[in-house]
Order: sequence, then C-alpha cells, then structure tokens
Amino acid sequence: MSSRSQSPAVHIPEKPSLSGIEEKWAKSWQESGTYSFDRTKNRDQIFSIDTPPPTVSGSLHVGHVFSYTHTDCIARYKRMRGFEVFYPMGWDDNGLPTERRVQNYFGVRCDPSLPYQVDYTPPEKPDAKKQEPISRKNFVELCEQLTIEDEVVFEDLWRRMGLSVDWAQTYQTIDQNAQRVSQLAFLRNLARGEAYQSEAPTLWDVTFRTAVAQAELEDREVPGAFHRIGFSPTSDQGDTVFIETTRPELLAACVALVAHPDDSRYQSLFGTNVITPVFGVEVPVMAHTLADPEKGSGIAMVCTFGDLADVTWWRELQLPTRPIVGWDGRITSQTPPWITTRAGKERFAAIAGATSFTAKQRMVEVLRESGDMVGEPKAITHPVKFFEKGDKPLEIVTTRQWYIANGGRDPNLREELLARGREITWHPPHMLVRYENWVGGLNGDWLISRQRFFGVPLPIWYALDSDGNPDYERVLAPSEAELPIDPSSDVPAGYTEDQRSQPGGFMGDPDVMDTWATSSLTPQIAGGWERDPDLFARVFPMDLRPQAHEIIRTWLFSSVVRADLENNELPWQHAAISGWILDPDRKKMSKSKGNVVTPMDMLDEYSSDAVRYWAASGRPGTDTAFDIGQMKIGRRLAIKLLNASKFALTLSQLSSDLDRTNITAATIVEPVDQALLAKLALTVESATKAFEEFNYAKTLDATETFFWEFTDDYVELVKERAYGETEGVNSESARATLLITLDTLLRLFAPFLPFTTEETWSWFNNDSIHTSHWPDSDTLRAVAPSGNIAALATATQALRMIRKTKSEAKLSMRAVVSAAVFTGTPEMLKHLDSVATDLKAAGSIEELETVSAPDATDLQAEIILAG
RNA sequence: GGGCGAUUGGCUCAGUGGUAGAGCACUCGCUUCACACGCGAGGGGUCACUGGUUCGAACCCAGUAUCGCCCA
Repeated sequence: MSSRSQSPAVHIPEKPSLSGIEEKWAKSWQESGTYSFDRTKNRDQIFSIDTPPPTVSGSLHVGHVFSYTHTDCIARYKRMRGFEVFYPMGWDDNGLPTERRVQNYFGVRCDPSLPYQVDYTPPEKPDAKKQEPISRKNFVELCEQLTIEDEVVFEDLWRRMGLSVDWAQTYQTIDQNAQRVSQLAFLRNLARGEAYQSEAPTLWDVTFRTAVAQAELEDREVPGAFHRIGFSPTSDQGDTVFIETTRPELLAACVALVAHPDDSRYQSLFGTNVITPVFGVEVPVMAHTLADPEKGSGIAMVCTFGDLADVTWWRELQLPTRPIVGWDGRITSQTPPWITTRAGKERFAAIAGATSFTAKQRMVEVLRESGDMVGEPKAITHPVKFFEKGDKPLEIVTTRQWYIANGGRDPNLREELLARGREITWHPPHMLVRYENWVGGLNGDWLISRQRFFGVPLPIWYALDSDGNPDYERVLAPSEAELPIDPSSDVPAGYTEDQRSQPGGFMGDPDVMDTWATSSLTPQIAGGWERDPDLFARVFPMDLRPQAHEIIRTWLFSSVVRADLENNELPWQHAAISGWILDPDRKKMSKSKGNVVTPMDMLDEYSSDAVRYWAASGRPGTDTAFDIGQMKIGRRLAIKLLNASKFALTLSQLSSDLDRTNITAATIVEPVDQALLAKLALTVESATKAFEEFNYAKTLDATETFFWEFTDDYVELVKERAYGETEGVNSESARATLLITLDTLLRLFAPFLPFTTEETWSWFNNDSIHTSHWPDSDTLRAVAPSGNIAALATATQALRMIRKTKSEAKLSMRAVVSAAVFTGTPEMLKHLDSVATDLKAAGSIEELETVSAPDATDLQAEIILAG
C-alpha cells in the first residue's frame, strides 16, 4: 500500500480530543515547512494560486472564512496530487479603506500642503470631528503602521483556520515591490500608448475629492423632484417652453434644450433659441435620440454636467461648457462670464459658494418668486450615480486624468478581451456572462488617477513652462531602473530638486493610482515579474484565481486587461467564483445589518475543522446560508473520525505483523471486506472526479456518505470478527480492511479537516498527511479485485431488518434473536451466506436460515426474538 | 427595463430522463466493550405554478409567480 519502508511506532491516545490540536499542528506545520514552496519545480509540476489579498483595514467576517476555505481545500488536494503548490498570501492595504481607518483610528487627516514632522505622534484621544491635519508623508507612515497591526489579526485567523499558505511568500499591495510592479506596468502601458492622459468630464466624489472609475459606480434609488420651469422665446411670437428637471440648481450651467427628433411637440423649436429664466442666457433647442419623450415634458435641459446624458449631448452636439460646480461640490463663487444681465448676476450671488443641496433650495425660492417655476415640485424617486464607498451623489467635473485602455473605446480591444474571457475556465460556468455583460457595456477607458494620498504614486513629472505652468504634453518619465519612485520627492533626470515648481522646472503628478491598478497585477507581484524571472517562469500564468462575483468587473477584469496588454496571455486558467454568505433570513450578511459573526469566536466554539466543514459544504459559486447547524455536524464528524480512527487502528494492531506495506489480495479473503474496498474505490473515483472539477463540496459529500456507512454498517458487521483470535485469516482480513479504509478515508478528508486528519494520521505515521498522496482507486482494486458491492448492500439490508425488529420491540440491540429466516433470490442468499458469521455475531442471532425464492424482488425476513 | 441564478419534507441542501434522498429538527427506543460530543428505529414531500416534448419529467422546452444578485 505505502511506499514507506519501515512502519513507525503506533501511539493511540486513550481519549482522543479536538482540544488543542489547532495550536499543536499549526506550530508543527510552520516548524516543518509543510507548506513551503519548492521553487526548483517546473511549471508543469506547479499549481499556482492568485489568492485574493484581503483588505486588512476591513473587518474579518464569516465570508473570509468561507471563501478562503474553498481555495485551501483545492490547494491541499493539488498538493496531495503531487503538485508543488504556490500559495502566497497578500495584504491589500493600499487605498481608501486604509485612509479612512487611519483618519478614524488616529484622529488625523492629510493636508499635502503641510511639511513633514519628524517623530510625529498622533493625538492621544482621537476626535473624529477635529481631525489633526498632517503632512502626506506623516499620513502614509501612519497608514503603514496601522496596516502592519491589521495584518497580524488576519494572519492569526488564517493560521487558526489551517490555510496551507506558504507564509514566507507574502506581499502587500503597497510594499516596494508592488509599487515597482505597478509603476513599471504603467510605464510600459505609456510606452505602448495604452496609458494616456485626457481632459474630460469625470465622475467626481465631492466628499473624497477624487475621480471615480466606471467600475466603482453604483446606481441608488433616491428621492428627487421634477421642477417645471419655463424658458422664454427670443421674440414675442413664440410660446414659453417648459422643461422638467431634477436639478434646478444647474440652471446657470444650461447650454441647450434637447428633445427627441421625432417628438411632434417640438418640431418647430429645433434650430431656434430660447432664453433661460432668471439668468437670461440664450440657448439653442436641439434634437437628439437620447431625449426620452416619455420623461417629464419630453424636452430636457442640458447642463455642464448634470448626468452622463448631458456628457453625451455635450460631446455629440458639440455644445459649449459652462461649469459652475467646483471640485469641492460647491457652486463657484465667481459669477460666470456667460451671465451678463444685471438681474442674472444678482441672482447668481444667491447660490454662489453653496453646496448643490443648498443651491437647489435657494434656486427653487428664486424661481418661485420670479414666477418661472410652475406649480410645486413633483416628488419622484430616480436612480442617481454614487461612488460605491461614498454617500453623496457624484458630480461631473472636467479634469485632467490618466486612463488605461480597456476596450471601452476600442472595439478591437474589446473583442480581444471578450475572447480572453471565453478562454478562462469559469467555476461555475455561468459567471462568464457577468464578465461579458460588463465588458460589453463599457463606455470609456479605465480612469486610474485618484486624488488620494495612500497609494502608489503615478511615476510621472511634467515640465513647467516659463510661467511655471505645467506643460502636460511634456511628460517626464523615469527609467525602469529607478522604480519605484515618488515624484513628490524624487527628481526627474536632467533636473535638480531646486527646480521643483519653478518656471522652466518640473512638477510631480500629485495623484496616486486606483487601487485596482495595483491589485490587477497580483499575479505579477506575487509571481516575481521583472524581479525574479526564474520564479515568474515557474508560476505564471497561474492556475487559479479564486474570488467573489461582485468584483468580476473590477479585480478579475482588470487583471485580464493587464495580463493581456503586458504579457499577451491570460493571468490564470481557472476562475473560481465563490458565493455570498446569507444570514438565516436569506439576506446578505453585512455589518450594517448587525448580523455578522466574529470568525474567531466561531472557530473557538466549534473548532476550525467544524467551521471548514460548513464552508466546504457550500457548492462553488452558490450563495450559502450561515448555518451553525452545519458547524455542529462538522464538529460531530471530526469527533467521530477521531473515535473511528482509534477503533480501526486499535483493531489493526491486534495482528502484530499487519502493515499497509504487506497487504495484498491474498489478505482480503472475506467477500464483505472485498465489497467494502470496492465501494471505497468507487468513492475515491467520484471524490477525485469532483475535485478535478473544483467541486470540493461534492468530494466532501461522497467521502462523508461513505464514512457514515462504514461506521454504521460495515464496522458493526465485522466488529466481532476483527476482535477475534489474533492470527486467523478471517480476522486478519477485517483488520486489514479497517486499516486500508482508515488510511484512505483520512486522506480523502485531509483537505477538509486538516487538523483532525493530521492528528489521527500522526498516531501511525511519521510524516504529514498533507504531503502524502491522494488515494487512488487502482491500489484499492488491486487488493480487492473481485469485490462486489452487492454483498455489502445485502448484508446491510439484513442487519437493518434485525435492528428494526429489535427497535420496534423496544429492546436493546444486544437482544438475542433466536431465529432469523431470510427469503430472497439465489443471488441475495449467496451474499447473505458469505456474511452469515458476521451477521450472526452483529445481530446476536442464534439460528440463521435462508429460503430461496427466485422471483423475489426484495429480501424478506422473519425474525424471532428470544424470550 | 435587460441579464444571470434559485424555488425539492419544519430547516439546510444533494439529486440533469426510469418506482422521491441526506443531515438537522421532531417522535419512540437503547448505559451495544471506538464514540452519550453516542447508537438504533420511525413519521413527514402531489419536487413553486401552467402548458408542452416523451412510453416515462424534480430533471428537457415555453410561459407565469416569488426571492436573490449583476447591469442600465
């Protein structure tokens, strides 16, 4: 059975227990390097995993335990299949969540205009309302300090859960290597023309004061109101034109009215001008198919910029820009030059400097007074664009930003990326549709500039002209060898520090990159791209990307984009998409609902293996209920496995020379033993097939089903025989079967219950079960070549009949059966005869008879209880 | 509004063309020498609904309803 040449001593504890095994084995694995990656292996011997780096500033939740367990089960399976598993862990500490956490935790905020303070200490009692302003460098230092603390919490949990990660292979998305990779990839994009800067309308979060990418948007239904406002004709002949708008505060930014070209109501107006109320600005009435005749009055006010439709109209109808909303979300304090009437100027003063919320209220008052608004605002709810992490509606402002091509503007690239999506093996397959919907719906390239502080700086300077203004056409890029750089402290080649911000000098790009611009490169960061070519060749492209479905549009897609542009291939072959954790009410678990359970408490209460059992029961990609009941079952299974192991191993030791190395077909002489091994072979086959498809849940189910049948039926049947005289061949057959089955079952369970299986494995092995080989059915068939599972099924059926009779008589299972007469087909009776001795012992049967009935469909029994 | 997924016993879920399954919960029993963190037995479902294909449908097709998610 086994390749080991010498059997280790067997030590079986008197009272097996789960307590303490997690600390014991986590320590042992660390010390023995059980999961350390051997980089001498070749690409085809390696299974590499692009593990999601958790956001360390976020809280630990059950979802982490759930999805990371899935990946770990696959990693452990692949390791047992002989692959060298590259399973690094990253920490996502880059970006906004960390910034916000640092602000709250330390009570500080970043003010880039401040100088660096050496030995800065944050306030002793952080006050969220009075955050202390500090320099960018101080702020970043606090970010780094806090993320290191956060990482420890995550690592503790991962180790406690038994993730088989190589803890020597960790990275941070903000560390020097990640910065270098991000900047290097960006410079290559720039050199190939895939990265470019553009002055364009940009979705803008006024709270965070940063640009937001399409992938970070979400629509939210919010209350609003249609305000019916009249526009006057330019001459006395025309009629007043009424529009209905939800954003009257943008009236001063109006550049046109637009209606559908087929709308009969407005045919005569197309090509004419009207005059805006209050501000008296002349604007054209134009036709465009995007105007919805059903919405409001069917004619819309086009502003700079109220929503994305305004941007489309502005672009396609070549309208002027009249921006009145600044980057702080407030109406500009200067009266715009296009407002020329005295009355218009006076009324603009009423909204100047106000937030858009206040400006709307004031504008409504003004319109009401002037009589330009008809009736009262009509309340509606409508979808408004928000930054997914923000809580104020996005504004659209015109800014200069950096973009990376992602197919949003180039149909050829889009097709290429769609084709890439189809090359991925998706688990489950329908997740491809999410990808295709997203890529097909892109309406622009990937905006990567972020006006934030804690992130990877854009590695770019700009030359300043003789007036000291940046010349954005003259981009100064570092050489690849200089990376990583921070343009706010590093100096471009050919310049000196004292030329910073001086006429004729240079300035650094003040922005950092979108966090996805770094996270999209995790295969390259972890794999040693352009740092360790030897490693990179062994692990890239990777085999597996496990992740959640809500970030298919961000993490998965952006990773495909980067690998396509840079490496001209997929970043990995398989994408395993995990489902959500739902609470018992079928709602998504979330912190705001207060229904989140602390993972560590859960592990303490039920044990890691029990919680892993629950997690592994959730099929790939399927939303799974948070179910304490499943954890209790997992715990019961683990304990049962300990006890069953003790039993099987103890009995096998009754034969002094019995060993896995010397069991052959000649050892397994009893048909019921052969049948069990035949069934075990089938179980191994279906378990293996399911794992090959990454369906760990099915593997677990097949294994567990066999395990319960093994303990409930087979073990009960052969107990007496296995206890029998020490050297008898029939006893030997049972003991050998118990030993082989135990050995196989433990290995089948090992990916799911790593602690319990390692514990029991250690009773009779010197090495780790996690570096042993996954069972194969050929070996099992070799020792039981004529095994017929029907023999076991018939024996089980007979045993159940005996039990049922005793149970219905409310007797102990030890109650004596004076006679049992079984009637069945010759085939059934043959099996029954072969197991008669076991059955008599297990059922305490004194007389066992069989009656042949060739036409029988079922086994029948007449059971007579003694007494 | 478009797309995807789900709907099987009280609960959580398996089951992709051939007489409805598991675990939990429930009921009734059992101190059986691996396990009372245990063991045995039992009751309980017209597989969301309506049509269709088929000798035969939980399963395939069409539609409806409800729930969830993604996108607009």
